[in-house]
Amino acid sequence: MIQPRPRTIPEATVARLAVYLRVLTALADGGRSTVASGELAAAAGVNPAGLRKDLSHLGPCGVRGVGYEVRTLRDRISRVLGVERSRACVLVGIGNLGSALADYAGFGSRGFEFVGLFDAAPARVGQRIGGHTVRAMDELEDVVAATQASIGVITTPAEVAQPVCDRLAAAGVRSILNFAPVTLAAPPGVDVRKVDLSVELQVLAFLGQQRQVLPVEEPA
Amino acid sequence: MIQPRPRTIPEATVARLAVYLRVLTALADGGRSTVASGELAAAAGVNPAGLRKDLSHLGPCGVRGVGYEVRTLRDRISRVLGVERSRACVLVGIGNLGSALADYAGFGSRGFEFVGLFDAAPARVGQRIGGHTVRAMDELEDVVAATQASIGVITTPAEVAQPVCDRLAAAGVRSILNFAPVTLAAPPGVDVRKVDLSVELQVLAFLGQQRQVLPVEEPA
DNA sequence: GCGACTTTGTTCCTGCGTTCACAAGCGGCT
DNA sequence: AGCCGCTTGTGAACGCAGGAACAAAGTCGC
Repeated sequence: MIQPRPRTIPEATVARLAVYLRVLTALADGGRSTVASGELAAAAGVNPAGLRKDLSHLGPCGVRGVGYEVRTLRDRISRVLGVERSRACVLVGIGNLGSALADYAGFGSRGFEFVGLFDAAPARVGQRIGGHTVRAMDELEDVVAATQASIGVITTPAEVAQPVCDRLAAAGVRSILNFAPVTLAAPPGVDVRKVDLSVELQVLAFLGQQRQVLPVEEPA
Repeated sequence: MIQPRPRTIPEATVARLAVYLRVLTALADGGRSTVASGELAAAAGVNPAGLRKDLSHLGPCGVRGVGYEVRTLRDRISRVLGVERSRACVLVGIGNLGSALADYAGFGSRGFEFVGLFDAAPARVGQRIGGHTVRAMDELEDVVAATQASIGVITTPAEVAQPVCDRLAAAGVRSILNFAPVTLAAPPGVDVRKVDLSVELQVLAFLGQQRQVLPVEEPA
């Protein structure tokens, strides 16, 4: 009875909860009131039993024989994921990818707000992208301190990603999303999550090539 | 002796092999001749034992007491991942993200070549991005057939991602990388891999929030 | 030539994630 | 009111990935 709901939610489950949240939001906007695990799982592309187990980490939130109430479940997941309050993010490296992220509407609607865009190239400083003005790197520490930004996104070239990471961590950023194709080292207490687009493509290519060798994987 | 090297390589291992390949390429460019598993693992951010296990899927390729020959290992991984021959890719949806990907130099150096950029907006058709010209959606099937493109990348809005996926699959594309925030359904024989930037940010935010509740996780 | 050191490749084991299957509970119908 | 069908939530088993420890093997120094 000390911890009826253990605080630890598996990372894989958290990732899927974010997907469920998007589907539920779409259902709610469509006027849907309840949904069963089977339908929700199909829309999210997962196994129904796994979905129920994921949701069980939030405590009982469904009605047997009926399903889940769409808006209630949506709000519950929002609260657990912490989407309720907006989170301040800074973005370093306003190249093509950085500009795309700064201008991506999907972040704002999920509680992420960019409070600072930074680039080392003087030519880029002053440009307006996605409603914000690109600032010089000098201002990085001040903006992080003033806005209490807890999340940093790195879209710089690989060569400067590590020093940028160091500066972000030193300035007080606790979570970093890295798009540069290097493995970053961060001090303890700072989470680094990496997204490597080339790796995704290479895995995809390998699976396709492998499937070409083993024509079909479903006998009988 | 039927299969001294079982054809199946775990997907997680494939993803790491791509990372090793990048590190090895950098080492080779730096003139390095051999490298030990410990150093390579540190550069890739993984456990040395795990790295050796990953490499064991390729058969013995190191020298005990010395380490791995950089160029030999690089070439071996390249061959396994199929980076040797260039792969034709088409990209649908030339918005901010699509433009960034089309212009990203990291793909070309890893054996991926965009042979067609497509967008539904007439205003975008004809623009030149990353050395290619944006084409109208009408030409999609013809280009896929002519270039034998096996990989498709979707960076369209969520609403049109599914029909685009259907058209790509029907045209003969076997592997699809989806950046739209929806779960795509594809016919059997077509692999779909999803990259959801919002989900990455939400997982990062949740981990940060969770760490705030449980201050430290390392006693003693 | 021989011993000792270094590093690989493998094996065992632990823990996690996923899936299947079933009991419990709730609404609707008669 | 009682029964039936539907759906949730959970317990158990399976498979897989990750980590540590150990034996084999090759090189360097003497």
